[in-house]
Amino acid sequence: MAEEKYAESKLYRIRHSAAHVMAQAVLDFYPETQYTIGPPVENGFYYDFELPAPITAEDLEKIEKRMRQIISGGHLFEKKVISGEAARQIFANQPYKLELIEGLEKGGLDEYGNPLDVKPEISIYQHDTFTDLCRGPHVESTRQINPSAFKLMSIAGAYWRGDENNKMLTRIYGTAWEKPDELKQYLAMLEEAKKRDHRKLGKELDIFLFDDEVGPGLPLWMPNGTVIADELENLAKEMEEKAGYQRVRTPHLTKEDLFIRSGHLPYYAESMYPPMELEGVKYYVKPMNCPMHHKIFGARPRSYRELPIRLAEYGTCYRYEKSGELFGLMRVRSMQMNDAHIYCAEEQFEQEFMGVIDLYKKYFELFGIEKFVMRLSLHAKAGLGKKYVDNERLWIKTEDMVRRAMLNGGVPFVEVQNEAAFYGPKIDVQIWSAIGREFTLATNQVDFAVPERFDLKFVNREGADEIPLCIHRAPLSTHERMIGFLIEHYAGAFPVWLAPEQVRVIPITDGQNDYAAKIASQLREAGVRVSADLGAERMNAKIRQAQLMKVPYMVVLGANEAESDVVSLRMRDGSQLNNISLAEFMARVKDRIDRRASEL
RNA sequence: GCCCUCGUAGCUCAGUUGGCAGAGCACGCCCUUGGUAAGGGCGAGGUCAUGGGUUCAAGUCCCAUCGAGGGCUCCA
Repeated sequence: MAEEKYAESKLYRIRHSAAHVMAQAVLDFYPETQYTIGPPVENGFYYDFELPAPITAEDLEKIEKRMRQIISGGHLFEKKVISGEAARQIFANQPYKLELIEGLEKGGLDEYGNPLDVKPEISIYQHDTFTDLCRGPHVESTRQINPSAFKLMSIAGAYWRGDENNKMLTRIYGTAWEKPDELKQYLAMLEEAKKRDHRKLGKELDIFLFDDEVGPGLPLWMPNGTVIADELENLAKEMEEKAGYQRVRTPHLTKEDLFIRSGHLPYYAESMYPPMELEGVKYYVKPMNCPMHHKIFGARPRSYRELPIRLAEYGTCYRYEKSGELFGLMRVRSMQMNDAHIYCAEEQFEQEFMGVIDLYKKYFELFGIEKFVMRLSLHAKAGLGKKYVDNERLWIKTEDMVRRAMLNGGVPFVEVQNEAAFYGPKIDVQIWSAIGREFTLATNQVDFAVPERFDLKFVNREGADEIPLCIHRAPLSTHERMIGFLIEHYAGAFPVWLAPEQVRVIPITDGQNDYAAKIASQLREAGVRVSADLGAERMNAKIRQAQLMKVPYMVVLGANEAESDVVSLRMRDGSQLNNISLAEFMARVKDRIDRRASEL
């Protein structure tokens, strides 16, 4: 919807036109270049080229400069609708364009190779010396691109048509705006985003660590990060207990047989660490917990009376993500999942599925997460038997069930093809990292492959065997991705209940060290995470340190406080509350913790 | 995995055309006893990611490996 609007906007035309101007500039410098596609995207545009030689960041400046020259020429963008034959002649030495023309002519494929509903006309856009196969739209003249409101941002590799079996092209990203101020604002926003990047804050706040000798994608949790993970785990246990879950524990390793039965080895093998072999038996570290939970469900005959059965575990899983896919805490190779599997009868499905959605909503409200999209991830016919379990009837049936449940529950969602799990459709909750990369945070999945593979069943009211449905869910994602996200969401300033250090006691002179130690130990007794800064620094420096570590409460103690047995409070936001009793302060802290409140 | 870029002290970064490895912060010791975001002095800290190569001489140039970053592909 919003996309349609963008495609009709002036900004879209400016960016699209800037892409053409950039392509012209690149061709001016490197005439042998083969050019492919160059669409507008969020915040800008890109163009993919096959260049005769790699280019560098300095080349971008050169290209930018040339672009400004072209812009100042005031060249008009002229559209012509032409025949396929004419197009082939114009682009005779541009193989990628020829492939695009063929797609347009034959199947009616768009520039990404996806089928189009209607066979499109073939059009070209021309300005100055540059002609591109293009459906538009563009601005009328190059002069409508503000030469001070665009910037070439980066060089990247990109596969032709997004297929890793194809050739790697060189992509140049640019950003373009109507006015120079908007560009300035956008660049400033990027700088701000970098400051809240969880990789930077994670280091500064001593939350986690990657060590070369441990390995890529294998985070070490520092004491501060462990506090956060533990608090999330407490939250999950509390909420899941209320929602009727039972906790289980399962090993990290399993024999090959289990993953053959589960279908992971046929469908998921490339994301699994290779097996270790002992006494002729292969063992795998688990990429998911489900097969073991299925075993627990299947451990004895089940009656409809005990359904739904909800088995929960913060399970540790290992997935071999390709090296280039790793991304701080957001994409790692070892992870602890807020996992659970719900086994239910078909008529219980909607209630159970929506129960999970309710859980999400509660969590998101608690964290104040507002920018997210629920995505119904569907299978793709072409992937059946390869990426997806080969049973189209059940795919369509379960996709309908999920769609209906969401519609009945009045929960907004979007539908996307070819994003399902191999065993069924799912609702993914999509979020964005500080630098704008999209991730699936939480997920709620249907599994219809379970019954076939694990022979799971329960005895129904009529005394007959019936196959349960299984819901896989992880509302709190994995510790890694959740904490990575929360670091950015809070910009490191965690609410009191999550803050690794909740209170720092700061004596004004070392004459108050004893009093400070006493106050700290009383707070600690009361279950508050507190430290006392008894070092030789001046109070100002100590406050600065505490501020930088984003400690929610600083208790500042001078001679006055010690004498009248009170405390003075400085909060992370800079506000103060002086000369209150320790009891009053403690009540405040305990209240924030107990309510998991966001305010200080 | 692929394309491009980058690896200098715990952290952030300087380091000229190849010519004796530097700063600030953090750390240790000393002085300072200061009322809400950095008081001062001294000191310690480096196989310049790792391994090869070119050169009289390599942090600097070349190759490989490992790791990180921006993308692509893939995903919680």
